[in-house]
Amino acid sequence: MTGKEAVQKGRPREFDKEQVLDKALHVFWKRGYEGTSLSDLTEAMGINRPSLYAAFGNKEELFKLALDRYLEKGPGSVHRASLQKPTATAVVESLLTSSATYLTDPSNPPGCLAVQGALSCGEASESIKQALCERRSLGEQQLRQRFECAKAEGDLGPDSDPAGLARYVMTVMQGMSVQAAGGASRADLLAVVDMALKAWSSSKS
Amino acid sequence: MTGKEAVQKGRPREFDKEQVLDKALHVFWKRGYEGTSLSDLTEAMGINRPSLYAAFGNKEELFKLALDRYLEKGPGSVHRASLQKPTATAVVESLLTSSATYLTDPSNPPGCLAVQGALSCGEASESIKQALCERRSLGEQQLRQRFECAKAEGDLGPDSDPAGLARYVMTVMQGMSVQAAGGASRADLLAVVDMALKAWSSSKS
DNA sequence: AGATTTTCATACTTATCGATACAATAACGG
DNA sequence: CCGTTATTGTATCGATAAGTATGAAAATCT
Repeated sequence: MTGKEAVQKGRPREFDKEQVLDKALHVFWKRGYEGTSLSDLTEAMGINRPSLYAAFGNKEELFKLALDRYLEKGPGSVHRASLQKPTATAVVESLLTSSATYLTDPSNPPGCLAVQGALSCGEASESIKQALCERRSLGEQQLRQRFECAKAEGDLGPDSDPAGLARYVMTVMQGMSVQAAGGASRADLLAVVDMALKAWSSSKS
Repeated sequence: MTGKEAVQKGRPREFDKEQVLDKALHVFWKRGYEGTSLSDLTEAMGINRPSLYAAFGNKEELFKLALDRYLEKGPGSVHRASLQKPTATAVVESLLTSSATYLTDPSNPPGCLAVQGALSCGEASESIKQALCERRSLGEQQLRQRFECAKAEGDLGPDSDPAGLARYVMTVMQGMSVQAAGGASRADLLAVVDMALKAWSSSKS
C-alpha cells in the first residue's frame, strides 16, 4: 500500500536498490556512459551481473534511472530550489553559485552528469545523448518560464528577453561544468559567477 | 630538403595523408574518441586497417594528430587570429563571435573537438582526456597573457583581473560548445555572445 | 515438510573492440 | 631483370564488450 511493495515471496534481495543505484550513478558521472563498462558497474555496486539485469533492466535503463536519481535527489534538486527564489536576480544568483558549489563538490566527480554523461558518442548511445539533451533543454525551459513570470510581474523589465536570459545562464552553467571537469577550483568558478552576474545586471532591464 | 621527403623507395601510398586525416578528424569530432571505432575510421577514411596503422600509429596517435590539425588549420586558427586584435575588447568580441560561428558551421559537427572529444571517459582513454584538458588550458593561458599585455599597456584597467577575465571568456565559449552540441542555432549563440559581452564591459576596468 | 518463487553465483555466448600476420602488389636502385 | 622496400587486402588475433543460461540458495505459502 505504501511506496514499498507488500511482503515478497521468493528469496529476498541482498542489496538496497537505491544504495547500489547511487554507486552506479557515481560511476556514470565520473566515466560517462560509454566510458563505463558493466564490469565497472558491478564492481562498484557490489552485485553481480544477473542481479543488475534483474533489478535495472540493462545498461541503458540503468543509466536513465541513475539520471533520474541525479535530477531528483542530487544537483537537480538544487536547480529546482533556486527557481523558487523570490526575484529573477535571486534565482540567477542562487543557480550560479550553487552550481559552482556542487560542480566542485569533492565528494562527487567534478562537473555535471547531464553534460559529461554523453556529450558526443557513437551511434549505439545516441538515445542516451538525446535523453541528456532533453533534460538540459527542460532545465532551460523551466528557467525561461520563471523569467517570463518575472517579466509579467514587472520584476524583469518589459524589454528583457526571457529566452535569451535563460540561455545565457544555462550556457555559463554548462561552461562551468567543462571548467570543473578540467580541474577548475570552486574559487575559480565563483569568480566566473561574479563576472556572469555583471552581464545579468546589465540585461535584466 | 623541402617539407615532403625525397623520392620514396617502396610501393607508393595510394591516399593523401592530410586528406584522410581530415576525414578522421570529422569522425572524432562528431563521435568523440570513445564513440569512434576503427571501423568507423577506416570506412570514413577510405583506407583499410593496416594502412591506417602504418600511416598514423594507432587510434590514440591518430586522434592526437587529428587534434593538432584541428588546432592548426581549423577553429584553432580562428582563436589565434582573434588574439592579434588591437584591443582586449576587440579580442573578446572576435573570439566569441567567431566561436559562435564555427561552433554552428553546418559543414562541421556542432561544437568543439577540444570539449566534446573526451570530456569524461574510461580509464583507457584518460590520456586523451588529459591532452584535451591541456589544450583548453593552453588556450586560456594565451588569452590571459593577452589580457596581461593589455593591462600593462593601459588597455585594461589597473584593477582588472586578467586570469579571471580569461576564465570567464573560456567558460562562455565552452558553454556555447555544449549548447551547440544540443542543437542551439547560430542566432542563439550570437545572442549569448551579446549578453556575455555586457559582463565584459562591466569588468574591463 | 514440501511446493513455489525469486535471487544469487558461476560460467558461458555472441559480437565487436583495437591491433597484426602474411602474402600479393607496386614502386625503386642496381 | 632482380632484389629491396613499402603499401595493400584479407583474414585473423586475443581481449573485452553487453547480455544470459543454469542450477544452487533462501525466502514465503499451503
